[in-house]
Amino acid sequence: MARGSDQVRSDQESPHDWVTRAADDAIRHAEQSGAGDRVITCASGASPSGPVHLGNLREFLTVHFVAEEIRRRGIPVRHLHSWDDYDRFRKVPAGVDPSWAEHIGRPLSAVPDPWGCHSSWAEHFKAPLQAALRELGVEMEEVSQTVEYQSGAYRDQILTAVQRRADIERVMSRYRTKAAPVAANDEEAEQLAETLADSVANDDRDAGDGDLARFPFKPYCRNCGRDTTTITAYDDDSTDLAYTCSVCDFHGVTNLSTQHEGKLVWKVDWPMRWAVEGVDFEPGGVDHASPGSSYTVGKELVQDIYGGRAPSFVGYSFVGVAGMAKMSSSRGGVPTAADALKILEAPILRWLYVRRQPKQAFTIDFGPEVVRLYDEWDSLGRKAADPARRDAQVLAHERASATARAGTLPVPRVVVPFRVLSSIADVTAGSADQISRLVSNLGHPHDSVDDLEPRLGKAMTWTAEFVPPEDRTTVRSSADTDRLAALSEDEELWLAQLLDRMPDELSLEPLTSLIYGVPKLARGMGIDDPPTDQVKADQKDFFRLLYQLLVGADRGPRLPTLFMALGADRVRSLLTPP
RNA sequence: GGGCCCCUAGCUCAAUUGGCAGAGCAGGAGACUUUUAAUCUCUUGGUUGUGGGUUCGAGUCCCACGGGGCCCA
Repeated sequence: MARGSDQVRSDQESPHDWVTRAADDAIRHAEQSGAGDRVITCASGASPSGPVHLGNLREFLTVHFVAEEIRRRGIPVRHLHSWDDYDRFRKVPAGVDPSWAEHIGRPLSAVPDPWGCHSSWAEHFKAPLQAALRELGVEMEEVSQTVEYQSGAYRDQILTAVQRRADIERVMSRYRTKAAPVAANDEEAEQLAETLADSVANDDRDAGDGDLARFPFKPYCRNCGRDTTTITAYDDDSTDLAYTCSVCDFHGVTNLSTQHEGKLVWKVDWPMRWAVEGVDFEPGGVDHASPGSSYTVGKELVQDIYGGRAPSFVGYSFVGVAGMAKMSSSRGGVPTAADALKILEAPILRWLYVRRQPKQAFTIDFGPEVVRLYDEWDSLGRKAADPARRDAQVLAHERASATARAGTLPVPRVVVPFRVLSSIADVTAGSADQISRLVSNLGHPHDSVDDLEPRLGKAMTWTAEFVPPEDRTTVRSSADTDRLAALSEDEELWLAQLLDRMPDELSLEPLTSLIYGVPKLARGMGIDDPPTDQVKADQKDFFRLLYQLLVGADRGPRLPTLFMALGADRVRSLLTPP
C-alpha cells in the first residue's frame, strides 16, 4: 500500500469512497484484460421470481454507482443487466392460486401472470422495478436470459461446458467435500431439508446416473416445458442429448448444436456470461462470496473453461426493513423500491445505498426515523452547497442527487422540513392546497403546490400509511357534548371570549396572540399585556381544554397551527356549547 | 464444519485505502409577550465488548475470547 506523496496530496483534494475504489478496480480489470479501447462492462443480474425487494435493489444500485463514477471520468462504460427469467419457477408463494404448482419447473418467462396484467410471471415482477429504476435515474442495458438462451447466443459456450464437463466437475467437487450439516433435532432437520430443497444448490443435484451425473446443462422438456428432466444419454460427436421427463413422462432428444432448449446450471452459467459479456465488475450478495459458492467456483471455471477472468467483485450485505409491521401482513410481502419511493425522494433512497459500504448491512426504516432521515439529508444538502466543505459525505450527496444522463433528480424547489409537512398533513383532511397555504403561513413562502413536490406527496402518503394511529392526531368528528355541558365558569368564559373574537378568516399572527390572550382577557387584562404567573397557569388549563375538545387528547400540535388547519367553521362547531 | 457483518454517549447510529471520537434524540441551562408536539442559543454525557499485538499514531489493521446477527455447506 505504499504510495507516492503526490498521490497522497490528490487524495486529500478529492474525497474518495467505496465507489471510487470499486471503479478503480473495474478499470484496472479492463486494462489487465487487455482491452484498452473496449467499453467497460459493469453487470448486474436478478431473478424476477417475486417482488424485487429493497435488498435486491442493492444489486442494481451498486452497479449503477460504479458505472456512473466511471462515466464521469470520461471512460466508456455500460451497465448491463441480465434478467434471469429463464430460471425455473421454484414454488408457489402464499397468496397465489395453488394451481400454479403446475408451472413449477418451467422458466419464469413461461409461467403465466396470476394477476393477468402482464405477459408472464417474470414480466409481472420486472415491470414495477423498471418503473422504480427510471424514477431513481438508473439506466441500463437489459438482457433477457430467456431471449439469449433461446436464440442460441450461448451455443458455443454450452458445447464447451458440456465437452469439458469432467473438468467442471473436478472443480465443483473440490468445493463439495465438506461435511454435511448435522441437525440437532427433528425440527432442525426438517428446516434444513427445506432449506436445501429450496436453495440454488438444487442446481447441483444429479441430472442422471454415472457419467451423466452433475451434467452442466439442463434441458427444459419439449413436451411440458418443465426442467424436471433426467439426462439418459449424451453423444459427444453428434451432441444429441436424450432425456426423460419425470412429470409428463416424455422421452426426447435435443441437439445442443442446433436446438436451444435448456440452460447451463447456475454455477456454470454465471462464469460463462462473464466471459461472453466481458464483465469487468459485478457485485453479489455476500452469500455468493462464501467459499464453495457461485463466485468462488465461477472464478475458477471462467478461467479453466472459458479462458476469461472473473470480474472485480464486491459482496453486499442485506438491507433490513423496519417500522412497517402494520403493512407487511396486509401487503403479503416485503417492501419494494416502489414502496420506498412512495415516502422517500429518489435521491434519498439512492443516498441510503451509496453512503454505506456495500458489505455493511443497513436498515430502511419506514417509521419515525423517516423524519430524521429527511432532516439529515437536508442538513447534508446545506453542507454540500459550500464547495469548501467537499468531503466524502458530500461526495455521497452528489452521487445520490444526480446522474450523468438524467441530470439532477427531482427535488422540491422549496424545501420544507418533512416533519412540518407531515404534521400538517396529519391534521388537515389531506388537501394539498390547504397544506400549501398553511406551509406558507408557517414561514415557508412558495408560489404553488408544485414547489413543494415531490416531497409533499410523500409526506402525505407517509402520514396516512406509516404513522401509527396512536401517534396521529385525530380531530373529533363532532363536538364533545358531555365535556361542553360540564364546563366550569372559567372555561365557559374562555371559550366565549375566544369564539367572540375569532374572525372567519384566520391568520397566524393575530390568532396566536388571541389564543394566548384569552386567559388574560378573562382576568381583565389587555390581550397584549405580559402574562402573570396566574395567567400562565390559566393558559395551561385553557390549552388542555382546547385539545380535549378538538382532538380528544391532552396535548397536540401547536394550537394556532391546528386552528388554521381546521378552519374557523370547524373550530367553532367543536367549541360551541349546546 | 466454514465464511461474513456488528458491538462506539442513557437510546438510535456516524466516523469511506490508520490521523484531534462525532451527530440526532433524551437529559440540563437559557432566549423569544409564546409555557403546546414551534424556533433558536449554550451544555452534561465515552477506558470505542474483553485481552493481547503491529504502528510515531488504532474505533479503524492482526491474533484470541465473549455476545448479537446473517449466510454457505
